[in-house]
Amino acid sequence: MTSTDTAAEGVGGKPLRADARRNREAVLAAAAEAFSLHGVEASLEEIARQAGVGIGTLYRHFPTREDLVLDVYRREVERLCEAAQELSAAHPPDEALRLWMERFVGYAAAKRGMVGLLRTMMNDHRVELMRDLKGDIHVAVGTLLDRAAGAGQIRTDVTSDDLLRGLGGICMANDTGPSDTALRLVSIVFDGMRYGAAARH
Amino acid sequence: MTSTDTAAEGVGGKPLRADARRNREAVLAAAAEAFSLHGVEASLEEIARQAGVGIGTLYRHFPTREDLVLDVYRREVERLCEAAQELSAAHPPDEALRLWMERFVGYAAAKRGMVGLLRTMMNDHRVELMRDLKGDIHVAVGTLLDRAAGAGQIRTDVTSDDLLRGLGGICMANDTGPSDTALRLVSIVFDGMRYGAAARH
DNA sequence: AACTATACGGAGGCTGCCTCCACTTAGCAA
DNA sequence: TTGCTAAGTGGAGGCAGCCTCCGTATAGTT
Repeated sequence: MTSTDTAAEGVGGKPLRADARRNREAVLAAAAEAFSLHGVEASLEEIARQAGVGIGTLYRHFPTREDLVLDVYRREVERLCEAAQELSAAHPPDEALRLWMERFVGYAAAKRGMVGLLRTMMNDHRVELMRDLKGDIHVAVGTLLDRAAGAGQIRTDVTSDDLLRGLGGICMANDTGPSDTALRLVSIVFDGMRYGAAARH
Repeated sequence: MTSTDTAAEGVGGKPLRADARRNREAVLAAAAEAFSLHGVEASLEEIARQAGVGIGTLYRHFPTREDLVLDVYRREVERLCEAAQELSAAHPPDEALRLWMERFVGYAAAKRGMVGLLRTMMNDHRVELMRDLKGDIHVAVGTLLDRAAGAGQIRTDVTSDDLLRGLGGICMANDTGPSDTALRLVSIVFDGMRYGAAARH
């Protein structure tokens, strides 16, 4: 009941009417562009205007701004999860982890607003609405961490939550700044995890 | 000329009229409370109301929201800078650095909005307006880093900008979340810096 | 007491958020 | 095809916040 308006696409619930699906797609496209241009605070009325629908329609499909942001970036997050698997298959554990961290940061740097999403994912009070997405990325990160920890390459007390918060923080701090700093911060965090594996104090 | 309206207190420019100073103080007090309660996005009109002044007066003293935020937190940042000196005098370099990092994070956690300030300080386009503040904290952090690097306790290629971005990121990621994660992240970053000192790859 | 630079404050114009409901239409059944 | 109706639309309207402008008030001076 909580997710009737949000989750109905072609998947679980009742299939959307043709025009509804068209409008939803148009809004998502307009939102993706607006968020890239102006960040997640872009005007919803402007998005509706760009999409050629009424503001009411936008709200029908996405009751809150967060719902909209979430759907816009869902695909992008899924792609990050896939990347984790691919890297894990193609590289030794520690390298896979590091590469993924760098990709995450680089990716988020290109997409203003990703950051806000992450924050939402970490802290939010409305967790039910996005447990899938949250779960997916935690599984992906957890796998990377487990493999590296299992190989004795990083310390064992780092959770996927830690890492995501850390990466999220790096991205936030550099959202509009120079991106080489982000890479150096990644390197520091990564070394910090390695340090714990070799010698604890 | 750029800072006439902002910086005029009792310091450089022409002294404020008595009523003006009173009002400015009232606005600052109301803003400090509002920012703590509702974050930096608190309503300016509400702040003016709480301060017992008109909205016009608020805008006369603080032409933009950022000006207000900046003045509210200036003292707090200055206190952090002082802490850096005290810690540096009372502890060995690496310990001083770590303690300061932890204090920074804990402090920011208590003050929602500090984070927004930091972001501003790092990225802003209006740098002139706050060069002093920015300079102060960079000097403080730089000193901590230099001493620890000079003692061979951390890697030498970390700049004060890196560290501030890193800490800012940690704070942002944890602005509303559990605070023990922030401490663990600090520990990771700190170890990352130490790792660089011991063995570079 | 008179004067004036300085400061006050809030009305008003604007934009964005969100709700509500009278109208339209896709999809179906006869 | 034709109707029917559940599903969907869209924008007016109420509200709140942002910021500007300018007529009014007063601190400090002469």
